[in-house]
Amino acid sequence: MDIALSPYQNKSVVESSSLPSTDVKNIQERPLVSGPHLLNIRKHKTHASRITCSFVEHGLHPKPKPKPLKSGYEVVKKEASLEESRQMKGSGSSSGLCGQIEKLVLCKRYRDALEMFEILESECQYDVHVGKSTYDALVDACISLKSIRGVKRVFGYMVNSGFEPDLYLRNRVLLMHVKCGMMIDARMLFDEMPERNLVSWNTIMAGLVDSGDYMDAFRLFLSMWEEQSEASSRTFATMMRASAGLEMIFPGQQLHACAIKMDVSQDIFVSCALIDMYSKCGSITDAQCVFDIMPEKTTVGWNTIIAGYALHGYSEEALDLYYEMQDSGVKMDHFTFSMIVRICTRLASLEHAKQAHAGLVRHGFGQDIVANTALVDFYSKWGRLDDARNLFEKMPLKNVISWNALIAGYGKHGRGIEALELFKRMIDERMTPNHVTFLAVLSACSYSGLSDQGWEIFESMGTDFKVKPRAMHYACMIELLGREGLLDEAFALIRDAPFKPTVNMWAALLTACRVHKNFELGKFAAEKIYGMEPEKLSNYIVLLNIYNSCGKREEAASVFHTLKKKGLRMLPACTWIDVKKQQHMFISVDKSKSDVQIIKNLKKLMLKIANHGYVPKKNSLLPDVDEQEEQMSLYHSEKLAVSYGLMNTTSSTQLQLVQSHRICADCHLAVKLMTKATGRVIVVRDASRFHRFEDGKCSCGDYW
DNA sequence: CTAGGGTTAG
Repeated sequence: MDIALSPYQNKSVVESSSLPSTDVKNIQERPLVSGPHLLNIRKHKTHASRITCSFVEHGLHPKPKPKPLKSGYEVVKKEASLEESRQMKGSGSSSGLCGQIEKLVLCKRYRDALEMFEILESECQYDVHVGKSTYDALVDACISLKSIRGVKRVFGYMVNSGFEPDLYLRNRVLLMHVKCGMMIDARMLFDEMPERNLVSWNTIMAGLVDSGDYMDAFRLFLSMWEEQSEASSRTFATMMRASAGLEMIFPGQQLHACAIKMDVSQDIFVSCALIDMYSKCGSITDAQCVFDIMPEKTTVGWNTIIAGYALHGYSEEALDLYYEMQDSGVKMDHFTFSMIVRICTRLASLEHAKQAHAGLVRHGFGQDIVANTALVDFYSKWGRLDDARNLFEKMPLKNVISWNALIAGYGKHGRGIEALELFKRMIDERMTPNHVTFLAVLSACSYSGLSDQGWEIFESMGTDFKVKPRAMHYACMIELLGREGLLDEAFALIRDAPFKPTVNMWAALLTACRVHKNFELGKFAAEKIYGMEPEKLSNYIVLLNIYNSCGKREEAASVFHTLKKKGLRMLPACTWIDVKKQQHMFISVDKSKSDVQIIKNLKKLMLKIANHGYVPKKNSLLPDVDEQEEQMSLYHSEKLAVSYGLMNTTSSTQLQLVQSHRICADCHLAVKLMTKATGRVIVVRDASRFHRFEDGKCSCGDYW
């Protein structure tokens, strides 16, 4: 394949919005507010520097793979002589059995079909002649059931009875292995095929992509290209997924160019794969281009572009597209609703989420496990644990992810006992926990101060559950120790970890140092983090503040200098809140432009909480934000947002805030007391965790 | 002649 020009000019990714200069703005046109600094949006890697030339130079040489690895498959084929098996045409009932199997498959009774096949297999030692149409049906049965056992038996029978499948059936058998995830066997089958066509290639490549072996898929694609220079729209759809999986835009662009040359780029599947590839490779503008020129915008097309925007953190745009999709009259499916719920989770938008929930039920996807899990996640993240629980209990099917979402919800909101109870119930119901489950359980223990239980589980996870503790689990345990002020022990855990400590682990230690005011160790941790993530703005700020706090002027100056040199600029802290289905954004700068009403209301609130014992809190000695903000903390975006929210909602409404930065100590105290004074519930998602404020208390236990 | 492809949740 030649190096081709990019089919589109490689425009820069949608620019992040410049923030409006007024403090308060009712956002009619939704700005690009949810940038990557907000929630833990997956950050796409820039491979641009590494990808400069053609496939071959990237080690993607077409390499024929030799070696059958496993016995049983290279085998016997020839041993059972053909004539022998042919003449045993099996006593009349055989054709009856085969016919029945085919009929069962037609009625989608795959289990029964396989059972009947096993009867046939066990009763007559490969005597019965099983024909092509029966094998064809059995392939369907195995694929639908993903039955590895079935695949082995069906294929075994074929080999042992000496049946010689034609190309069509070989492709089907190959597919059967691929779909059941038996890639080693599939690869062997493919390598040993006496003859192959495009279908064979496409099948094996799709299998490799499914199992994440993107490089192998590319190698195969290249050997195919060399061998017969052939490809179809299906090939491109598959290989586009490989590029997406590798997050490498360059091969994707070349494939796109090829697809255009071969006039298949407008194919509906290729278009969708292209949209997905471009967005996963970091170019949402290219994805949008492909979407715009799609001849027919299908449900999947819409879903894919919406997912693309959401992936980049452009949640508002994604939501807008969803409403456009609604207007366009295209059918929405369970993919659509699942994504929208997830987007609402990031936007903290209860109203939109409720609508999506309703739409889900109305459109008949009320049973869908993915969408329901997304809803459980939504409700539990935003502190509506009863809603989450009810929905969860009504789900006809639950998987690990559903359990994890609910457990994490209880944990995040400081209800560790219930989280542990759920975990126990999960085990009782024979659901196998995975590493995410333990993350949820351990952080629940940490948040609720259940340190004994936490340790017990941490130690049992490797032995009893065969889940090896990862860095994040260590980070949880460091936080657990940190809460108790056991800084040396926390540090020891980092030092003795069986792998290289990660940023998260150091960050947990740093938090502990900040809360317990241990500068020396804090400085050490901050320097480590700074060294590991030199591009991240917040790390400079933290380090700067630490140096200032312990009087290390020179070091502080040097950090400041680097900061300037790199041209990193501080963004103003902002908070978003949903009021009456509208998103509002507040920024902590420029008090002169603040809305008078909001400030007046805020001052009233501050007086009110003074009666509840509010004393302005100096931000801790190692704050995240610049010192100069200290006297301005009345105008912090979170206070403005709360004030606005309280003014404009009824007294039973729960407020939900999202903010770009970690909540400051003064705001934390103020909001706590405001919930006491007003009887409201306020949930804040800050840069590091959730805070559920109710009746003068916060679920974080004043540790964050 | 038949077969192979695209998008969701923690």
